[in-house]
Amino acid sequence: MVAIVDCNSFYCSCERIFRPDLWEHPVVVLSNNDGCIVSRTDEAKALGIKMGEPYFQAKELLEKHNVAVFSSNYALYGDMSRRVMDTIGVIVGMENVEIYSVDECFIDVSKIALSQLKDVAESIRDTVVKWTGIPVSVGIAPTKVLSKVANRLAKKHKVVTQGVLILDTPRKVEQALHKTNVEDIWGVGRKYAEKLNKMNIKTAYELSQQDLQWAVNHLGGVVGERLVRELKGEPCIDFQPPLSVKKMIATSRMFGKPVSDIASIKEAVATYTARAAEKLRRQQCVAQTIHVYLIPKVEHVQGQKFRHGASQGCYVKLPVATALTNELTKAARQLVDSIYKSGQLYTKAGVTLSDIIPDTAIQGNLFNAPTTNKAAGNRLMQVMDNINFSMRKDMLKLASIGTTQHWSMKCKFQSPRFSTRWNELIKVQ
DNA sequence: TCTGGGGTCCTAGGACCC
DNA sequence: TCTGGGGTCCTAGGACCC
Repeated sequence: MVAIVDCNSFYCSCERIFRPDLWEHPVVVLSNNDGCIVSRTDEAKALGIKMGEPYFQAKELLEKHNVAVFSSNYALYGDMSRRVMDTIGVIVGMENVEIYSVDECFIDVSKIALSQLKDVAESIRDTVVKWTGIPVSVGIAPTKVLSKVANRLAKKHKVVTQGVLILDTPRKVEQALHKTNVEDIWGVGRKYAEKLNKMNIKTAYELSQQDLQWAVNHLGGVVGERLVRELKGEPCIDFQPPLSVKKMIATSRMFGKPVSDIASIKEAVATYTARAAEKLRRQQCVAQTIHVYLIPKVEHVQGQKFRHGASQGCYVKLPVATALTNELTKAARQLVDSIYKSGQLYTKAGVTLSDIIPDTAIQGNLFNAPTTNKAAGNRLMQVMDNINFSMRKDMLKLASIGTTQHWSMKCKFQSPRFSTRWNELIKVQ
């Protein structure tokens, strides 16, 4: 059996911890740049505020109902996430926990007796909220996909389930599948949901009754086959080993407002490259390919679904893999030169590092000894990372990042980093 | 005026080999 | 009229996730 623990309205719950005045109050959290609504409390959902809705469109409704609005505060959410996961680790043993995302983890509960599962699930739910202030829901079932089905129903029918649902018999699994639409299944996105509905397959139960060859043909090959098998109760999605290193590292942002001058774009790209290089060094890796892209501004046609402009990008394979910010930045700035079109307005830029390998495995080549100045470069990076980590972000940086950053994001409603900065601690009178 | 960001996995198709 | 077969490697792009 597999359990999944999912934090309820995670970002909103984090914002509420230090704000007792908001405990019964509707709250929403906005995406970067104060663009869209990405987290809502139940009270906010009840007001008809939709997930992913642009802030400027929802603004009137939010103000009318006096909803508390926050910009995203990743320092706070990251720290709270760590506390939640640590708490779960204490209860079930960290070796059984797979952290799936900032607000979710799977737990291998196959060694726990069926009769004990309810107690364990309730203990997780109660301990996490007591130790961290974050409410969670728990779903348990024979496979990962079915545990997500259980979790969703646990959340949806909180009054009945008290946030815990266990599907431990075929009968319970079947009932749960009947109550789940295909678009609510983990692994079925918008495209497949439309396709399935057209084929008159509406519920998870109906999908679970299809045969495997049908799934291969209609749901993207082996991915679809795995999905149907999981719905039938056969585990196909393995637990991931912890601390797996990323195969690609990306940093991208919308600009606060559209930008057309190349100097600002280069500053932004240098900033994102520095951030990506930091992530790369943190997992003790180097990258050989760097990809830079710009998104041009497009006029939004009234009445049509919003779309970004088509990404304009370019990449280069470096002669020698590196994690040094200065080397990566140099390449990134050259890429900007080759993509940039004078006079064009851009709304977003991004940097992606790939061909990632451990930093012990750097291959030199005939013309570039990998050791050239490497030791000195690494020491410099270590000093920068340490100071930036302990003081505050970007205390030390390369000059190419710029000091004014006219292009940087909007985030008007950011809360203090209560749990990670001494000078932002909550004050009690 | 204003529409997020960071990932993974898989497939199809082209280039190339013998 | 007829135009090998089988394999590998790589890339671009689609689909999904939170």
